[in-house]
Amino acid sequence: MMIMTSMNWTISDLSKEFDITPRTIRFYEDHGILNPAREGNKRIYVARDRTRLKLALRGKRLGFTLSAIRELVDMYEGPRDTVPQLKHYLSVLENQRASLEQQREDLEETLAEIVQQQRQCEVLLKAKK
Amino acid sequence: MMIMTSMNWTISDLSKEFDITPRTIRFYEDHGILNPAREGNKRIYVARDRTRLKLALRGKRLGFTLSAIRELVDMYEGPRDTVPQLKHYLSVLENQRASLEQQREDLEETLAEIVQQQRQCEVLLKAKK
DNA sequence: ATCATAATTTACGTTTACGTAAACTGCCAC
DNA sequence: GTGGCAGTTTACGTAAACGTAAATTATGAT
Repeated sequence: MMIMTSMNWTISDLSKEFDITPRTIRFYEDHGILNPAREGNKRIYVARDRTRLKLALRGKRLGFTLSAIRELVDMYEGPRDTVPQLKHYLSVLENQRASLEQQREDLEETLAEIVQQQRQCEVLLKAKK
Repeated sequence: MMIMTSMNWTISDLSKEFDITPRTIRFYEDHGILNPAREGNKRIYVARDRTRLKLALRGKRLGFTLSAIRELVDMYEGPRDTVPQLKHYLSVLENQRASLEQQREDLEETLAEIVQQQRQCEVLLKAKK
């Protein structure tokens, strides 16, 4: 019984889907974010790679550095067998969460200001007519 | 009647308050984000400069580039006298808003995943005890 | 077999956002 | 008047995140 999760992608498949260059994808591999299999010397990407790439790009849009992204995606899959490992993972998660919520505050302040400016503009525009 | 808005800051005041180096503040000046007055050859920052710096740092935390930040803070104060200027400003604002809301989606997805991982961890931890 | 197309490695180039060192000025304390 | 700071300019250095060019290899189509 063949399952869909065995689907494969080539480097240009991914570069088109996510609108990045192959260079970028290979660069991410150089930095341990991706680890595609090889078929001959060509890279073959499976669902896991695609997921990691997706996570990486989302991280980038949030302003994360590549090494931070690497830690993150590694941890998402890493071993959490022992209690110390679990506790360490929990503390890293908590730091991440705090930083992201700071970012969310920044975001919402900025958004609020933008909306306010939009309103002012529209008031001014109506006055000009 | 003296008003508080006439308050001044030195470069090290600001660098301490916002926990950045003077070098960074001067760098922002080189790129038109700040424009402090001079008293002799020393830089004097007034409330407007402080506000711009605050906006700039918030922009940085959101991952904006310095030139993007400059455009933003400039626009916040720029002239919006004519109808074309107003319309242009409105369209820029709308682009900003769209991009920020994309970012908010990313943020909330990531936060949700982190919280979920935290819960899983805590379940595992309790099982280990 | 050949030709185009996609992929590969290697390596140097580029931009952004500062860091860092050097050499100078102004001012206050002693 | 001489330290000793805080501030200044000038200039070169650097890390991150790719871009880009060159030379090579593999694959599918004709």
